[in-house]
Amino acid sequence: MSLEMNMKNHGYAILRNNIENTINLKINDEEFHAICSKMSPKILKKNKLFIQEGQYSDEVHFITKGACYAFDVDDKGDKHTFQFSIEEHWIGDLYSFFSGNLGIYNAETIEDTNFLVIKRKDFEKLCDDYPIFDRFFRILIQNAFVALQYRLVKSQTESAADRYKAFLKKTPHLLQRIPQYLIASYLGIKPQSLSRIKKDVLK
Amino acid sequence: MSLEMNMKNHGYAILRNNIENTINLKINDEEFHAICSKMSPKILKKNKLFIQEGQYSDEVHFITKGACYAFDVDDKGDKHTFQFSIEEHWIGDLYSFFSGNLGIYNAETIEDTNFLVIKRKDFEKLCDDYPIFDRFFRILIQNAFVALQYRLVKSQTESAADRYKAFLKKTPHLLQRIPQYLIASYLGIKPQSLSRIKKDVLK
DNA sequence: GTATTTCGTTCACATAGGTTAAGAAAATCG
DNA sequence: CGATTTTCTTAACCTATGTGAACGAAATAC
Repeated sequence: MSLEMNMKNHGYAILRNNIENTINLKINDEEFHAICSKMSPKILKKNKLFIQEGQYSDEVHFITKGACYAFDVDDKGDKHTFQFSIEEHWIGDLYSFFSGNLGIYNAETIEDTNFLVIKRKDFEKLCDDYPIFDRFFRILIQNAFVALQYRLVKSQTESAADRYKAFLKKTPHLLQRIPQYLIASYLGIKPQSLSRIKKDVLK
Repeated sequence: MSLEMNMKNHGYAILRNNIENTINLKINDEEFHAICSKMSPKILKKNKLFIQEGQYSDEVHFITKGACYAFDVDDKGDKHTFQFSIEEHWIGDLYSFFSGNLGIYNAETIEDTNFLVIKRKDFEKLCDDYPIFDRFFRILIQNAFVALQYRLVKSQTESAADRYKAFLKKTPHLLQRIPQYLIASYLGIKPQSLSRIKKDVLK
């Protein structure tokens, strides 16, 4: 199947939007083709583990449809979710991806999910050949950094109940798509505690 | 004072090292002069608040000597430290810096501190004119992102005692320079709790 | 160098969230 | 569709950390 054919499906247009919205600038067709030629489609069913701790993670995933979550497993075997990602967002074990070391995180689909993935080598080549992608990934990760820092601060300053209310307010659409026990895990509490909190919030 | 004079003092050489180590590449003199011409020295005594919540924060600081910390103040007036920065590191309210909105964080010196600061406008101009700085800031913030994500995960999976031990192991040099109550705040606990933990760790 | 403020420690008590267990509700499977 | 598994809720009890207060030690100011 030709690249042209490929681009009709698989959500390459969504990718172009994501890039242009992020850098607040149109990219030209050469640049667009350059990145498309390096990103391959991947389709996974619900509940598939696609990033695994202890394995090299040399690609990052752009979601064109579906939902997934990234998590860490602690010594007791408990999962701790630190990211939800849906269409038009990126997900990966960036520690492994950028450092080249063995991965430390896991990620799994929550729904049937379509991705476009890029390998580290291709990512680096792309940035070398087209500075616009250094720009794009700089801004992408700047935004991610700012959001993450905000979460870290709030996880230290707010009660679990307040974090839950903030989650409801900020991402109500995720409530429909994500099981409660993962939301609890994302908030840093146990499912039983989230149940308790929800009961209190109603009062 | 000429730029040449300026560069002899104020730690511009430290900045060049920081850039070259980060991108793993030498920059040429033109590029170096370009960034130097946009970064101004700033010198502050100990215990000076230099970033303030509610004010626009349109510059980021590179530390050439000294130490500072960034913090949030919660509804009860309690400070929550989320970053320590010493020489050869950057500090700023990146939320305000990148978004142009009013700042949400604070930062204060812990020691007499020397900075080089760059304004957002100059930062943007620099990245437009020299793609190498898109590259530099991309990698700088990539590294910061990965470290921050690790901290977020650990803050959810580890006990305060384990976080303290990890802090000791990873940054023993900070123990000498930073008061205990700030370390407690960084670990997400109260000074009294850190005292208790230290006593237990000895056993 | 003394006075004053800030910092670190200890303790007794309070509380948010964890733990364990059980049952109800919902989703998935055959 | 009914059977099975997974998810959500409730409740009783437990534990890590917070709270408030007191005191000595250290740092800072005068």
